[in-house]
Amino acid sequence: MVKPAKNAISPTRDEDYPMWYQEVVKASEMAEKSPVRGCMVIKPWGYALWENIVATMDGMFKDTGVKNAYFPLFIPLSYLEKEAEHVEGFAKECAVVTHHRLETGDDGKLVPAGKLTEPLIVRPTSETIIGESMSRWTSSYRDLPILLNQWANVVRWEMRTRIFLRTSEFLWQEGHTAHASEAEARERTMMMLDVYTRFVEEYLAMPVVRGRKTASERFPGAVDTVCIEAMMQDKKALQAGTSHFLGQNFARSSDIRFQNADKKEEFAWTTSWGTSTRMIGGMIMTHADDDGVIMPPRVAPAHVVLLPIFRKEEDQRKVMEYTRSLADALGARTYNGSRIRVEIDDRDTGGARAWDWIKKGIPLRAEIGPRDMEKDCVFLGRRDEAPGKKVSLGREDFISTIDTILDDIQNNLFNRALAFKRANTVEIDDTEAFKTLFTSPDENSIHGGFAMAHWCGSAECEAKIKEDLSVTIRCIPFDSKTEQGSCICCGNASGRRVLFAKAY
RNA sequence: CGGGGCGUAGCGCAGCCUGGUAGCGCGCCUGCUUUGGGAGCAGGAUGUCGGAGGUUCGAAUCCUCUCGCCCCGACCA
Repeated sequence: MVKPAKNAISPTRDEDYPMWYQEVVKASEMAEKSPVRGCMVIKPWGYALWENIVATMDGMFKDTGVKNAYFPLFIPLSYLEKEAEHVEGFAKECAVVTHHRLETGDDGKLVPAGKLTEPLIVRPTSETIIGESMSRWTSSYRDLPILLNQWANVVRWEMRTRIFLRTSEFLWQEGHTAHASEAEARERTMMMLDVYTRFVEEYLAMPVVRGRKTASERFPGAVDTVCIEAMMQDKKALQAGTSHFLGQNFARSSDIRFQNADKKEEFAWTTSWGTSTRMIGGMIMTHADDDGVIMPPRVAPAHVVLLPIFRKEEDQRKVMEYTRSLADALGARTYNGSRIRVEIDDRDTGGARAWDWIKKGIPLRAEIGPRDMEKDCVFLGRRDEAPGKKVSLGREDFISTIDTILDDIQNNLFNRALAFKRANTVEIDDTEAFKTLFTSPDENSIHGGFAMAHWCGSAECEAKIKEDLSVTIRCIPFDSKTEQGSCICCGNASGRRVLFAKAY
């Protein structure tokens, strides 16, 4: 009757974490690999999640005065060349369009023809092409600030891809702003990091560390990069969003100038900031368990699935009627500002049906059978609890408290993740202990964590640690207290701890 | 781009060493019986054995070349 396998996902996290992740994604039906190298197909269940993410973040951006626009997918090669560090950062991973036509060759195969005079690159990010527009739109300080965002796809030809975490093409938003003063641009950089923090913590239920990147980890061409870093269940760090203060670097290269109130000409101060479908990978690796994905209720494609159960033919109609009426009642309720999203699954597949929804990570499963109907109850299971744990709940109670239950799940997920992050964040002063933490006892075992350790500030020490242990400085946390210590690498004086971790 | 592994049905795999009609499990389709946590029985469909060339009477199997994928590294706002 019952399969011996305890968990829906094999291998488990402990057995093989990378493989577990791939299986979780597959079993959830969120996305799959496409025939195109390094690219993914986002399936309806995954795309609905993305749409919820987009809708929420988009509203948050607009609340800060940002407006949406759209710029071309193709960028003239010469644009990328304008900013020296920027070219260097992206040149190695660009898809390049060199032709605009196909012809049939002698062997009957299609061959590119019609060579472009100037190659086009597929945007890896849009600073340069948006900068071109901004330079034309800006002549007076009265034209500033310009506060833009675009939802788009970008392409970065990565050597090694992982679904959602790093794909050659991915969906994201990129915000680009131009300001008349440095202070205002810096303020915007932090403001957008605050938006990211709020979204990721309050919606994706992922606790983050906020901080500043070191020079070597900065966005190519940026003066300052700030970020949020989350801890995955294998204790590695995942950058969940970045916000860049670009100084006047891109304004110079794109010629974004304006005349100030004193009739003097100045270069504008710009920012850019982005989050991507990578957040979905982070969400999965933060909450999913050995039974599959767990969707935080606030972003879940559906909040609850109703599973009608009927033994006899004559029960079917009654149960289905009861189920539909319950669905209507639930759908009229709201949670966190949107209607309760209800699915009814009346497939006749026995227990497999419930497991499908567990693997998809739906927050609530409500079974409705003749026995429940008699008591006017549902048999309710929560995704943040064990699959077998279910409670009988009166229909009216269920309808009136579903928002509270969903909130409870949302909070529970965040608190669990926070506890995990705290349990695996350590202050380390001893070099040997630092090495031990980041050295795997055997090939595949989960190890490491967030190490708060002193760093002298030299790029040499940073590079040496990366070389020796594959550990990088994820950020210099804003909340790390100033204290005297000695560099974990060279022993020289340091005034502050930084966050070291292995990273995705 | 380096190291390792793998390409056989939708998915997961066996068969290869030792050449001889293409297999298994899951899924899928049909029917019946079932149904409160991954249902049972019976029947059925699905393959350029990644591709090209070679050896051979005969190649999934041996040889050569090639393409692709995965994992680990390197790289990676």
